Amino acid sequence: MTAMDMIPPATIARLSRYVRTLDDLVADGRTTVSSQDLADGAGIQPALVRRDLSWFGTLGTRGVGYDVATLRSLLGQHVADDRLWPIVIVGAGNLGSALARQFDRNPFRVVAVVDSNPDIVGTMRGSVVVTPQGRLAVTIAEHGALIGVVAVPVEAAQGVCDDLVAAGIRSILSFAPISLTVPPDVQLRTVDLAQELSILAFHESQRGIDPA
Amino acid sequence: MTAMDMIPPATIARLSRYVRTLDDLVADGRTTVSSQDLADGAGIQPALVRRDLSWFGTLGTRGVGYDVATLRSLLGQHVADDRLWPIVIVGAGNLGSALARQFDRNPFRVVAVVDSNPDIVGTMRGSVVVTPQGRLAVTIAEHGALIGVVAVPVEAAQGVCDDLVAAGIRSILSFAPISLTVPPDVQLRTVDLAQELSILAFHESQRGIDPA
DNA sequence: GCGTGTGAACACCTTCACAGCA
DNA sequence: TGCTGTGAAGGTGTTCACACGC
Repeated sequence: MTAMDMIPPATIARLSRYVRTLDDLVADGRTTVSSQDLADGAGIQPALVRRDLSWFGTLGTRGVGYDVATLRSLLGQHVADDRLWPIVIVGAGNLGSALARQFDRNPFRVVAVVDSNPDIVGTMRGSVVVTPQGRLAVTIAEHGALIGVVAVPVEAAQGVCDDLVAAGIRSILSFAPISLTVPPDVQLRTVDLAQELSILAFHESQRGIDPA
Repeated sequence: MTAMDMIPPATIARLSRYVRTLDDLVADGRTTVSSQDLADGAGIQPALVRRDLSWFGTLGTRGVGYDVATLRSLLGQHVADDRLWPIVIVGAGNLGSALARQFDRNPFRVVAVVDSNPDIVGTMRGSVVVTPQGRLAVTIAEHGALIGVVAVPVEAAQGVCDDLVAAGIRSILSFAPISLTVPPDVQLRTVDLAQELSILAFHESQRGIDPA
Protein backbone atom coordinates (compact mmCIF):
# COMPACT_ATOMS: atom_id res chain seq x y z
CA MET A 1 0.00 0.00 0.00
CA THR A 2 3.03 2.21 0.37
CA ALA A 3 1.62 4.34 3.16
CA MET A 4 4.69 4.34 5.29
CA ASP A 5 3.07 6.33 8.01
CA MET A 6 0.52 4.49 10.15
CA ILE A 7 1.93 1.02 9.86
CA PRO A 8 -0.27 -1.43 11.80
CA PRO A 9 1.01 -2.35 15.27
CA ALA A 10 0.82 -6.04 14.41
CA THR A 11 3.17 -5.47 11.50
CA ILE A 12 5.59 -3.44 13.61
CA ALA A 13 5.71 -6.22 16.17
CA ARG A 14 6.88 -8.66 13.50
CA LEU A 15 9.62 -6.49 12.00
CA SER A 16 12.36 -7.67 14.32
CA ARG A 17 11.56 -11.26 13.39
CA TYR A 18 11.95 -10.47 9.72
CA VAL A 19 15.23 -8.75 10.44
CA ARG A 20 16.53 -11.76 12.31
CA THR A 21 15.47 -14.10 9.53
CA LEU A 22 17.13 -11.87 6.95
CA ASP A 23 20.34 -11.83 8.96
CA ASP A 24 20.35 -15.61 8.92
CA LEU A 25 19.89 -15.55 5.15
CA VAL A 26 22.72 -13.07 4.74
CA ALA A 27 24.95 -15.35 6.80
CA ASP A 28 24.01 -18.21 4.48
CA GLY A 29 24.94 -16.13 1.46
CA ARG A 30 21.40 -15.99 0.08
CA THR A 31 20.66 -13.01 -2.14
CA THR A 32 16.94 -13.40 -2.76
CA VAL A 33 14.15 -14.64 -0.58
CA SER A 34 10.50 -15.53 -1.13
CA SER A 35 7.64 -14.66 1.18
CA GLN A 36 7.41 -18.38 1.83
CA ASP A 37 11.00 -18.48 3.11
CA LEU A 38 10.46 -15.45 5.32
CA ALA A 39 7.23 -16.95 6.60
CA ASP A 40 9.01 -20.15 7.55
CA GLY A 41 11.65 -18.18 9.41
CA ALA A 42 9.14 -16.05 11.25
CA GLY A 43 6.67 -18.84 11.88
CA ILE A 44 3.76 -17.23 10.04
CA GLN A 45 1.92 -17.39 6.70
CA PRO A 46 3.47 -16.16 3.43
CA ALA A 47 0.46 -13.98 2.66
CA LEU A 48 0.98 -12.14 5.92
CA VAL A 49 4.61 -11.50 5.10
CA ARG A 50 3.64 -9.97 1.78
CA ARG A 51 0.94 -7.86 3.38
CA ASP A 52 3.38 -6.64 6.03
CA LEU A 53 6.11 -5.77 3.55
CA SER A 54 3.67 -4.03 1.22
CA TRP A 55 3.32 -1.26 3.82
CA PHE A 56 6.88 -0.24 3.08
CA GLY A 57 6.48 -0.02 -0.68
CA THR A 58 6.70 -2.30 -3.67
CA LEU A 59 9.76 -4.22 -2.65
CA GLY A 60 9.60 -7.57 -4.34
CA THR A 61 9.98 -8.82 -7.87
CA ARG A 62 7.14 -10.96 -9.16
CA GLY A 63 8.26 -14.45 -10.00
CA VAL A 64 11.48 -13.96 -8.03
CA GLY A 65 11.03 -12.67 -4.52
CA TYR A 66 12.77 -10.03 -2.46
CA ASP A 67 16.37 -8.91 -2.55
CA VAL A 68 17.83 -9.91 0.81
CA ALA A 69 20.28 -7.03 1.17
CA THR A 70 17.82 -4.34 0.10
CA LEU A 71 15.06 -5.63 2.33
CA ARG A 72 17.40 -6.04 5.29
CA SER A 73 18.60 -2.51 4.91
CA LEU A 74 15.12 -1.05 4.55
CA LEU A 75 13.70 -2.86 7.55
CA GLY A 76 16.84 -2.03 9.52
CA GLN A 77 16.09 1.64 9.02
CA HIS A 78 12.61 1.22 10.41
CA VAL A 79 13.55 -0.99 13.30
CA ALA A 80 16.21 1.66 13.75
CA ASP A 81 19.14 -0.69 14.10
CA ASP A 82 21.35 1.66 12.15
CA ARG A 83 21.78 3.61 15.36
CA LEU A 84 22.72 2.61 18.87
CA TRP A 85 19.99 2.89 21.46
CA PRO A 86 21.29 3.58 24.94
CA ILE A 87 19.02 2.00 27.54
CA VAL A 88 18.87 2.25 31.31
CA ILE A 89 17.71 -0.62 33.50
CA VAL A 90 16.23 0.14 36.90
CA GLY A 91 16.49 -2.76 39.32
CA ALA A 92 19.55 -4.98 39.60
CA GLY A 93 17.75 -7.99 41.01
CA ASN A 94 17.63 -11.32 39.23
CA LEU A 95 15.55 -10.07 36.36
CA GLY A 96 17.35 -6.76 35.95
CA SER A 97 20.69 -8.56 35.95
CA ALA A 98 19.54 -10.99 33.29
CA LEU A 99 18.17 -8.18 31.16
CA ALA A 100 21.41 -6.22 31.52
CA ARG A 101 23.08 -8.95 29.51
CA GLN A 102 20.09 -9.93 27.36
CA PHE A 103 19.49 -6.39 26.12
CA ASP A 104 23.12 -5.43 25.58
CA ARG A 105 23.30 -6.37 21.93
CA ASN A 106 22.28 -5.48 18.42
CA PRO A 107 21.06 -1.91 18.19
CA PHE A 108 20.72 -1.64 21.96
CA ARG A 109 23.36 -0.77 24.51
CA VAL A 110 22.81 -1.07 28.24
CA VAL A 111 24.52 2.06 29.51
CA ALA A 112 23.48 1.78 33.14
CA VAL A 113 21.86 -0.45 35.72
CA VAL A 114 20.64 1.42 38.79
CA ASP A 115 19.44 0.05 42.10
CA SER A 116 18.24 1.44 45.41
CA ASN A 117 20.14 -1.11 47.49
CA PRO A 118 23.50 0.43 48.54
CA ASP A 119 24.92 -3.04 49.17
CA ILE A 120 24.92 -3.98 45.51
CA VAL A 121 25.84 -0.57 44.12
CA GLY A 122 29.27 -0.91 42.60
CA THR A 123 28.95 -4.55 41.62
CA MET A 124 28.95 -5.56 37.95
CA ARG A 125 25.93 -6.38 35.81
CA GLY A 126 26.95 -7.40 32.33
CA SER A 127 29.37 -4.74 31.19
CA VAL A 128 28.30 -1.98 33.57
CA VAL A 129 28.59 -1.18 37.24
CA VAL A 130 25.43 -0.80 39.33
CA THR A 131 24.74 2.90 39.93
CA PRO A 132 22.86 4.31 42.95
CA GLN A 133 19.21 5.05 42.19
CA GLY A 134 19.66 8.64 43.35
CA ARG A 135 21.86 9.21 40.33
CA LEU A 136 19.18 8.02 37.91
CA ALA A 137 18.47 11.42 36.34
CA VAL A 138 22.14 12.29 36.02
CA THR A 139 22.95 8.93 34.50
CA ILE A 140 20.17 9.21 31.95
CA ALA A 141 21.26 12.69 30.94
CA GLU A 142 24.91 11.64 30.76
CA HIS A 143 24.28 8.83 28.32
CA GLY A 144 21.33 10.35 26.49
CA ALA A 145 19.24 7.30 27.21
CA LEU A 146 15.75 7.38 25.68
CA ILE A 147 14.54 3.95 26.75
CA GLY A 148 14.13 2.81 30.34
CA VAL A 149 13.47 -0.68 31.63
CA VAL A 150 11.60 -1.20 34.90
CA ALA A 151 12.71 -4.38 36.67
CA VAL A 152 11.80 -3.57 40.26
CA PRO A 153 9.14 -5.07 42.59
CA VAL A 154 5.53 -4.04 41.90
CA GLU A 155 5.38 -1.65 44.86
CA ALA A 156 8.25 0.41 43.51
CA ALA A 157 7.27 0.32 39.85
CA GLN A 158 5.09 3.42 39.61
CA GLY A 159 7.63 5.50 41.50
CA VAL A 160 10.45 4.39 39.25
CA CYS A 161 8.26 5.03 36.24
CA ASP A 162 7.65 8.60 37.43
CA ASP A 163 11.36 9.11 38.02
CA LEU A 164 12.17 7.91 34.52
CA VAL A 165 9.61 10.26 33.01
CA ALA A 166 10.90 13.16 35.13
CA ALA A 167 14.40 12.38 33.88
CA GLY A 168 13.28 12.72 30.28
CA ILE A 169 12.78 9.09 29.27
CA ARG A 170 10.26 8.77 26.43
CA SER A 171 9.88 4.99 26.20
CA ILE A 172 9.46 2.55 29.05
CA LEU A 173 9.48 -1.23 29.12
CA SER A 174 8.03 -2.51 32.37
CA PHE A 175 8.19 -5.99 33.83
CA ALA A 176 5.97 -5.12 36.77
CA PRO A 177 2.61 -6.88 36.44
CA ILE A 178 0.49 -3.81 37.14
CA SER A 179 -1.08 -1.04 35.15
CA LEU A 180 1.28 1.94 35.28
CA THR A 181 0.39 5.55 34.53
CA VAL A 182 2.53 7.70 32.25
CA PRO A 183 1.95 10.98 30.39
CA PRO A 184 0.42 10.56 26.92
CA ASP A 185 3.66 11.42 25.14
CA VAL A 186 5.55 8.62 26.87
CA GLN A 187 5.17 5.17 25.40
CA LEU A 188 4.83 2.30 27.82
CA ARG A 189 4.92 -1.42 27.14
CA THR A 190 4.42 -4.02 29.82
CA VAL A 191 5.70 -7.59 29.73
CA ASP A 192 3.90 -9.84 32.16
CA LEU A 193 5.96 -13.00 32.47
CA ALA A 194 3.60 -14.71 34.89
CA GLN A 195 0.72 -14.15 32.48
CA GLU A 196 2.32 -16.47 29.95
CA LEU A 197 2.56 -19.26 32.50
CA SER A 198 -1.06 -18.66 33.48
CA ILE A 199 -2.19 -19.05 29.91
CA LEU A 200 -0.35 -22.35 29.63
CA ALA A 201 -1.80 -23.52 32.94
CA PHE A 202 -5.31 -22.52 31.87
CA HIS A 203 -5.19 -24.67 28.77
CA GLU A 204 -3.42 -27.45 30.59
CA SER A 205 -6.13 -27.59 33.21
CA GLN A 206 -8.77 -27.63 30.47
CA ARG A 207 -7.36 -30.96 29.38
CA GLY A 208 -8.53 -32.43 32.62
CA ILE A 209 -5.12 -33.77 33.40
CA ASP A 210 -3.97 -33.36 36.96
CA PRO A 211 -0.43 -32.39 37.83
CA ALA A 212 1.26 -35.17 39.77
CA MET B 1 -22.88 -15.75 27.39
CA THR B 2 -22.20 -18.60 29.77
CA ALA B 3 -20.44 -20.80 27.25
CA MET B 4 -17.60 -21.85 29.47
CA ASP B 5 -15.96 -23.85 26.78
CA MET B 6 -14.22 -21.92 24.02
CA ILE B 7 -13.31 -18.82 25.96
CA PRO B 8 -11.55 -16.33 23.67
CA PRO B 9 -7.75 -16.29 23.95
CA ALA B 10 -7.77 -12.56 24.60
CA THR B 11 -10.00 -13.12 27.61
CA ILE B 12 -7.82 -15.95 28.91
CA ALA B 13 -4.76 -13.73 28.67
CA ARG B 14 -6.39 -11.20 30.98
CA LEU B 15 -7.53 -13.63 33.67
CA SER B 16 -4.35 -13.49 35.71
CA ARG B 17 -4.62 -9.71 35.80
CA TYR B 18 -8.13 -9.92 37.19
CA VAL B 19 -6.97 -12.42 39.77
CA ARG B 20 -4.17 -10.13 40.89
CA THR B 21 -6.52 -7.17 41.13
CA LEU B 22 -8.99 -9.23 43.12
CA ASP B 23 -6.24 -10.32 45.51
CA ASP B 24 -5.42 -6.67 46.13
CA LEU B 25 -9.09 -5.97 46.86
CA VAL B 26 -9.27 -8.91 49.25
CA ALA B 27 -6.22 -7.56 51.05
CA ASP B 28 -7.98 -4.21 51.35
CA GLY B 29 -11.02 -5.88 52.84
CA ARG B 30 -13.31 -5.02 49.93
CA THR B 31 -16.26 -7.34 49.46
CA THR B 32 -17.76 -6.05 46.22
CA VAL B 33 -16.20 -4.61 43.10
CA SER B 34 -17.52 -2.89 39.98
CA SER B 35 -16.33 -3.51 36.46
CA GLN B 36 -14.93 0.02 36.63
CA ASP B 37 -12.73 -0.89 39.61
CA LEU B 38 -11.53 -4.06 37.95
CA ALA B 39 -10.86 -2.14 34.75
CA ASP B 40 -8.74 0.39 36.63
CA GLY B 41 -6.75 -2.41 38.23
CA ALA B 42 -6.20 -4.21 34.97
CA GLY B 43 -5.65 -1.10 32.88
CA ILE B 44 -8.51 -1.68 30.47
CA GLN B 45 -12.11 -0.56 29.81
CA PRO B 46 -15.02 -1.55 32.07
CA ALA B 47 -17.07 -2.85 29.15
CA LEU B 48 -14.28 -5.28 28.34
CA VAL B 49 -14.22 -6.55 31.90
CA ARG B 50 -17.95 -7.23 31.78
CA ARG B 51 -17.64 -8.96 28.41
CA ASP B 52 -14.77 -11.11 29.70
CA LEU B 53 -16.55 -12.11 32.89
CA SER B 54 -19.78 -12.86 31.06
CA TRP B 55 -18.09 -15.88 29.48
CA PHE B 56 -18.04 -17.52 32.90
CA GLY B 57 -21.71 -17.01 33.67
CA THR B 58 -23.94 -14.34 35.15
CA LEU B 59 -21.70 -13.33 38.00
CA GLY B 60 -22.58 -9.77 38.90
CA THR B 61 -25.51 -8.05 40.55
CA ARG B 62 -26.99 -5.14 38.62
CA GLY B 63 -26.64 -1.91 40.45
CA VAL B 64 -24.06 -3.42 42.79
CA GLY B 65 -21.17 -5.16 41.07
CA TYR B 66 -19.38 -8.44 41.66
CA ASP B 67 -18.73 -10.28 44.91
CA VAL B 68 -14.98 -10.22 45.38
CA ALA B 69 -14.62 -13.59 47.12
CA THR B 70 -16.91 -15.44 44.72
CA LEU B 71 -15.27 -13.98 41.66
CA ARG B 72 -11.77 -14.61 42.98
CA SER B 73 -12.62 -18.21 43.67
CA LEU B 74 -14.23 -18.79 40.30
CA LEU B 75 -11.39 -17.25 38.30
CA GLY B 76 -8.90 -19.06 40.51
CA GLN B 77 -10.39 -22.34 39.38
CA HIS B 78 -9.94 -21.41 35.75
CA VAL B 79 -6.47 -19.98 36.07
CA ALA B 80 -5.92 -23.20 38.00
CA ASP B 81 -4.26 -21.65 41.00
CA ASP B 82 -5.99 -24.09 43.30
CA ARG B 83 -3.32 -26.56 42.41
CA LEU B 84 0.46 -26.42 42.33
CA TRP B 85 2.06 -26.50 38.92
CA PRO B 86 5.54 -28.03 38.91
CA ILE B 87 7.69 -26.45 36.23
CA VAL B 88 11.13 -27.26 34.87
CA ILE B 89 13.49 -24.61 33.56
CA VAL B 90 16.10 -25.57 30.99
CA GLY B 91 19.07 -23.23 30.95
CA ALA B 92 20.68 -21.82 34.08
CA GLY B 93 22.17 -18.74 32.44
CA ASN B 94 21.21 -15.23 33.42
CA LEU B 95 17.66 -15.50 32.17
CA GLY B 96 17.04 -19.01 33.45
CA SER B 97 18.36 -18.03 36.87
CA ALA B 98 16.10 -15.00 37.03
CA LEU B 99 13.10 -17.06 35.95
CA ALA B 100 13.90 -19.72 38.55
CA ARG B 101 13.06 -17.14 41.20
CA GLN B 102 10.47 -15.19 39.24
CA PHE B 103 8.36 -18.25 38.47
CA ASP B 104 8.64 -19.88 41.88
CA ARG B 105 5.49 -18.42 43.38
CA ASN B 106 1.72 -18.47 43.35
CA PRO B 107 0.38 -21.60 41.71
CA PHE B 108 3.75 -22.40 40.17
CA ARG B 109 6.65 -24.24 41.70
CA VAL B 110 10.06 -24.45 40.06
CA VAL B 111 11.03 -28.05 40.75
CA ALA B 112 14.19 -28.13 38.68
CA VAL B 113 16.67 -26.06 36.71
CA VAL B 114 18.78 -28.08 34.31
CA ASP B 115 21.85 -27.03 32.37
CA SER B 116 24.29 -28.65 29.98
CA ASN B 117 27.33 -26.97 31.52
CA PRO B 118 28.91 -29.36 34.07
CA ASP B 119 30.66 -26.45 35.78
CA ILE B 120 27.46 -24.94 37.08
CA VAL B 121 25.63 -28.19 37.82
CA GLY B 122 25.24 -28.39 41.55
CA THR B 123 25.05 -24.64 42.16
CA MET B 124 21.84 -23.09 43.48
CA ARG B 125 19.19 -21.29 41.45
CA GLY B 126 16.45 -19.95 43.68
CA SER B 127 15.45 -22.87 45.87
CA VAL B 128 16.77 -25.67 43.67
CA VAL B 129 20.11 -27.10 42.64
CA VAL B 130 21.11 -27.11 38.98
CA THR B 131 20.65 -30.60 37.54
CA PRO B 132 22.64 -32.04 34.61
CA GLN B 133 20.76 -31.83 31.32
CA GLY B 134 21.16 -35.57 30.79
CA ARG B 135 18.83 -36.10 33.71
CA LEU B 136 16.09 -33.95 32.16
CA ALA B 137 13.66 -36.79 31.43
CA VAL B 138 14.20 -38.41 34.83
CA THR B 139 13.74 -35.10 36.61
CA ILE B 140 10.53 -34.34 34.76
CA ALA B 141 9.11 -37.77 35.53
CA GLU B 142 10.18 -37.55 39.16
CA HIS B 143 8.35 -34.28 39.80
CA GLY B 144 5.48 -34.83 37.39
CA ALA B 145 6.26 -31.53 35.69
CA LEU B 146 3.88 -30.58 32.88
CA ILE B 147 5.29 -27.19 31.98
CA GLY B 148 8.79 -26.60 30.66
CA VAL B 149 10.60 -23.29 30.19
CA VAL B 150 13.24 -22.92 27.49
CA ALA B 151 15.92 -20.40 28.50
CA VAL B 152 18.85 -21.54 26.38
CA PRO B 153 20.62 -19.92 23.41
CA VAL B 154 18.76 -19.99 20.08
CA GLU B 155 20.95 -22.72 18.62
CA ALA B 156 20.02 -25.13 21.40
CA ALA B 157 16.35 -24.22 21.66
CA GLN B 158 14.83 -26.68 19.17
CA GLY B 159 16.83 -29.55 20.62
CA VAL B 160 15.75 -28.74 24.15
CA CYS B 161 12.20 -28.40 22.94
CA ASP B 162 12.35 -31.86 21.41
CA ASP B 163 13.80 -33.28 24.61
CA LEU B 164 11.02 -31.74 26.66
CA VAL B 165 8.40 -33.19 24.36
CA ALA B 166 10.06 -36.59 24.44
CA ALA B 167 10.04 -36.43 28.24
CA GLY B 168 6.29 -35.92 28.26
CA ILE B 169 6.03 -32.15 28.70
CA ARG B 170 2.76 -30.83 27.27
CA SER B 171 3.27 -27.07 27.62
CA ILE B 172 6.36 -25.09 26.73
CA LEU B 173 7.26 -21.48 27.33
CA SER B 174 10.18 -20.45 25.17
CA PHE B 175 12.37 -17.37 25.42
CA ALA B 176 14.31 -18.19 22.28
CA PRO B 177 13.49 -15.72 19.52
CA ILE B 178 12.88 -18.31 16.84
CA SER B 179 9.97 -20.31 15.51
CA LEU B 180 10.06 -23.71 17.21
CA THR B 181 8.32 -26.85 16.03
CA VAL B 182 6.29 -29.03 18.37
CA PRO B 183 3.68 -31.76 17.89
CA PRO B 184 0.10 -30.44 17.62
CA ASP B 185 -0.86 -31.70 21.07
CA VAL B 186 1.90 -29.70 22.76
CA GLN B 187 1.18 -26.06 23.43
CA LEU B 188 3.99 -23.63 22.82
CA ARG B 189 4.21 -19.98 23.73
CA THR B 190 7.15 -17.79 22.82
CA VAL B 191 8.22 -14.63 24.63
CA ASP B 192 10.48 -12.46 22.54
CA LEU B 193 12.04 -9.93 24.90
CA ALA B 194 14.05 -8.14 22.22
CA GLN B 195 10.88 -7.64 20.18
CA GLU B 196 9.46 -5.38 22.85
CA LEU B 197 12.51 -3.16 22.73
CA SER B 198 12.32 -3.09 18.94
CA ILE B 199 8.75 -1.87 19.07
CA LEU B 200 9.71 0.93 21.43
CA ALA B 201 12.66 1.85 19.22
CA PHE B 202 10.48 1.84 16.12
CA HIS B 203 8.09 4.39 17.54
CA GLU B 204 10.89 6.38 19.09
CA SER B 205 12.62 6.69 15.75
CA GLN B 206 9.34 7.75 14.14
CA ARG B 207 9.41 10.81 16.36
CA GLY B 208 12.46 11.95 14.48
CA ILE B 209 14.44 12.37 17.65
CA ASP B 210 18.00 11.11 17.53
CA PRO B 211 19.54 9.24 20.41
CA ALA B 212 22.40 11.24 21.90
C1' DG C 1 -30.15 5.68 40.45
C1' DC C 2 -26.56 2.46 39.51
C1' DG C 3 -23.96 -1.02 37.35
C1' DT C 4 -24.46 -5.40 34.86
C1' DG C 5 -25.19 -8.10 30.56
C1' DT C 6 -25.33 -7.93 25.71
C1' DG C 7 -26.89 -6.86 20.73
C1' DA C 8 -24.99 -4.16 17.36
C1' DA C 9 -21.43 -1.44 15.43
C1' DC C 10 -16.85 -0.80 14.73
C1' DA C 11 -11.97 -1.59 14.21
C1' DC C 12 -8.33 -4.52 13.42
C1' DC C 13 -5.97 -8.55 11.71
C1' DT C 14 -5.36 -12.56 8.88
C1' DT C 15 -6.33 -15.54 5.11
C1' DC C 16 -8.01 -16.44 0.54
C1' DA C 17 -7.56 -16.26 -4.09
C1' DC C 18 -6.20 -14.36 -8.14
C1' DA C 19 -4.76 -10.72 -11.43
C1' DG C 20 -0.48 -9.02 -13.01
C1' DC C 21 4.21 -8.85 -14.01
C1' DA C 22 9.15 -10.55 -14.40
C1' DT D 1 5.94 -20.48 -14.89
C1' DG D 2 6.61 -18.45 -10.27
C1' DC D 3 5.86 -15.25 -6.85
C1' DT D 4 4.35 -10.68 -5.66
C1' DG D 5 0.70 -7.25 -4.46
C1' DT D 6 -3.89 -6.70 -3.11
C1' DG D 7 -9.24 -6.65 -3.29
C1' DA D 8 -12.45 -9.17 -0.91
C1' DA D 9 -13.88 -12.22 2.66
C1' DG D 10 -13.67 -14.07 7.13
C1' DG D 11 -12.43 -13.91 11.89
C1' DT D 12 -11.35 -11.90 16.23
C1' DG D 13 -11.36 -8.33 19.61
C1' DT D 14 -13.13 -4.00 21.56
C1' DT D 15 -16.30 -0.31 22.25
C1' DC D 16 -20.91 1.67 22.21
C1' DA D 17 -25.11 2.23 24.11
C1' DC D 18 -29.00 0.80 26.33
C1' DA D 19 -32.47 -2.44 28.28
C1' DC D 20 -32.86 -4.77 32.54
C1' DG D 21 -32.89 -5.75 37.40
C1' DC D 22 -31.42 -4.59 42.08
